[in-house]
Amino acid sequence: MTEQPVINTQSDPRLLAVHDSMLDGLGQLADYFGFSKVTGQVFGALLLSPRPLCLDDMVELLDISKANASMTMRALGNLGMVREVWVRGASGRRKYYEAESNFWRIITNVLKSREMRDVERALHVMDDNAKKLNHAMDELSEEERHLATLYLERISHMQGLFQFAQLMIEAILEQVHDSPDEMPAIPNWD
Amino acid sequence: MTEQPVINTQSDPRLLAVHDSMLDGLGQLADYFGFSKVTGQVFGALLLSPRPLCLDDMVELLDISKANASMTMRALGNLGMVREVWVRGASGRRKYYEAESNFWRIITNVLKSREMRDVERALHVMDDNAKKLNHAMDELSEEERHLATLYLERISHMQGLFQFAQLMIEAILEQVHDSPDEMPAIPNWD
DNA sequence: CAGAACGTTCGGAAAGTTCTGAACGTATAT
DNA sequence: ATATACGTTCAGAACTTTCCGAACGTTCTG
Repeated sequence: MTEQPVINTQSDPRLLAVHDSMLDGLGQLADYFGFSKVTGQVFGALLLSPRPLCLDDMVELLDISKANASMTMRALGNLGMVREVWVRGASGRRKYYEAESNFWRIITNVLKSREMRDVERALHVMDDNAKKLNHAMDELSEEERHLATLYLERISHMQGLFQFAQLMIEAILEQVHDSPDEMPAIPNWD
Repeated sequence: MTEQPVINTQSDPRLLAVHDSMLDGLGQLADYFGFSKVTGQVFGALLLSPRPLCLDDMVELLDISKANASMTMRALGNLGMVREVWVRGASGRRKYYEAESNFWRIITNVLKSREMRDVERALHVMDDNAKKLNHAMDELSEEERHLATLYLERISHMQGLFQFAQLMIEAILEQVHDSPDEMPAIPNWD
């Protein structure tokens, strides 16, 4: 079967330049957010493609191995950043993907699955340690009791920070949740 | 000169456990945020220390090389997460550090110097590319014009996302700025 | 049923990051 | 002045992450 053109070395160099610039930017961004660079590039390729892409498309487009493409797609899938789509006429079991176009859903997924969990874990650790300190307090020497008190102070200080972070994340999630299809409103904190 | 005790193998094992657990948690957190693990550990050590620490203290406390300690301190200094303090009686040019205890200032620094800049750079790239596309539009073939139009659509869609991120960061900064010494209020987005 | 078409997994290669020990420079103390 | 104490820099060691090619298993096609 014949395939629609995506973009290739025959395309207008200006289009190509924009295409590559976007993929590069998304690559750096992904890197910055703790994903691999190709993760961002693949997402970009899907985003700028007029049709769904299969693994071999990405191999050709980004000059990566099929193994890499496969692993990356799974990662993106788990993040809810791409979806598998069915393409009519596409033979057999070839999988085609497109970028999840609802960015707000992506934000929700990522914030929920990553940032939220980490903040919660941190809070749990601090809570745990504070409990342990309070428990041990009576049995400590004078000097150690001073140290323990200092720890409690600093830990509780830090807990404030993380509770704040938690509130921020929750607020953003709520905000995004309320306007799932368009640009959320400007926040007003008062 | 004699030094105040910080914490060591002679200390109560429960104190030691809490100390190490906190450092471990901060290490992971730092890692997650794109800093090295020791960056977080060093900050933790300062945070839980009853007195300012010098490089050699950290070498002993964290079992790292002095070179590593030196580099890490500079990094933390640039982030505004530690400050150099003068210690009376401390010989000559030995440098002592303590953790910046105003976490809200730290947030401000990090958000401003990192997240903000990246979001702005991303927006700039997209803006740039959109301009290029509009410029080239007339001279493209029919088919390429379709592609360019698709690009413009998707890019503008993505710009919405980043503008949102920018607004969030600004809102958080403002929020923190208004309450520099305590827990900021719970946000209300309506 | 044989062969091609695909996606996935795995061991190890390549690239990138973090850490160290040694050399160095400069300030302090004797 | 000389020696010591201290922080910094640098080349490469150690470790981590990312990536690839090859082998494999499964589904389709003829």
